[in-house]
Amino acid sequence: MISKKVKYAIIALVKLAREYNKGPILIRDIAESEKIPQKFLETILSDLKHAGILASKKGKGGGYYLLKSPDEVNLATIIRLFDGAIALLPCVTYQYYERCEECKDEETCGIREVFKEVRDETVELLKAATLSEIIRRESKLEKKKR
Amino acid sequence: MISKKVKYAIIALVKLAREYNKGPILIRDIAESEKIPQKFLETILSDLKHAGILASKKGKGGGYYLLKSPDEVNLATIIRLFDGAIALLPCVTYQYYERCEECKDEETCGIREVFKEVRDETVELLKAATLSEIIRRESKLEKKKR
DNA sequence: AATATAGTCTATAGAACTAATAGACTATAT
DNA sequence: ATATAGTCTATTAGTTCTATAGACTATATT
Repeated sequence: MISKKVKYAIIALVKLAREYNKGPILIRDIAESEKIPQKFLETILSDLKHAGILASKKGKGGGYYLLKSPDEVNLATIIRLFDGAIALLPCVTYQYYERCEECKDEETCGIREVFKEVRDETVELLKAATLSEIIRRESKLEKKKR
Repeated sequence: MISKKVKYAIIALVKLAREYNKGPILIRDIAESEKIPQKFLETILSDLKHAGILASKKGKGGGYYLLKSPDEVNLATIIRLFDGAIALLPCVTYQYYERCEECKDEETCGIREVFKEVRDETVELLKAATLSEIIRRESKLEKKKR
């Protein structure tokens, strides 16, 4: 399971992507419209800013806005930023690699091979899931519903 | 990430699968050969017994052994047993479904659709990963290494 | 310059979960 | 009878997750 932090981050980012190039949006507005605890959202948006994904403006007319374009931001990046590795085993991660203590031979470990495949598939799907792509899917689903 | 419980469970099950139909194996032997804390392993094996995957025999010559055949036991089952849902979002699980409070319309949620695809791919791969399959892969990797 | 607006930073805290251990108890083979 | 081996209940230390409080800093506007 992804953490609430990631879930809130994605929801906020999709919201900001919908308002891309329309100027800064208040934390309060995002919190209210997306039903996210405001104080919690503050730390999340701050993290996204430090990661170079968002930017902010203080004072009247301020708020947060997307620094990167919506098709540059994907879910693999967001999950890694808050929750760390995407893989299900530490010995199968790119960026957070850790050897299993109880492992006899990593090279010939059948368990590892399975989890490597899972990671590859998952990362591929999550990388393809950019903010633009999510919005595109939403419109499609809405059309379908009518 | 899967929990240590799942990791230990898989390792123990693969060990028992290698010794399938060779009679019961001591908790102590599994703990030692696989470097798993014995007391912790006890609770894990007990859970696997209650789930109908293992059986045990008490007294001298006792121990644990596979009740199901190694090609009937797959990693999706084991992960669900100990860690719960495989999906990354509660609104995308089969058995542990929970609606997102902040969700406006589940039917048209683009985020949900992405995570549904991830779940489908993951479950498919994990279901194919039976104990037999893992052992088969190990032999292949060993041959390749030589 | 004053003031309201709005993001920033540091600290903290309760709840839940994880990993592991202790120890008394029960069942079985010989 | 006795040694062997699994069973059950409780507990604990540590960590992570989710969220909140409150003081502080920067900016736009008048």
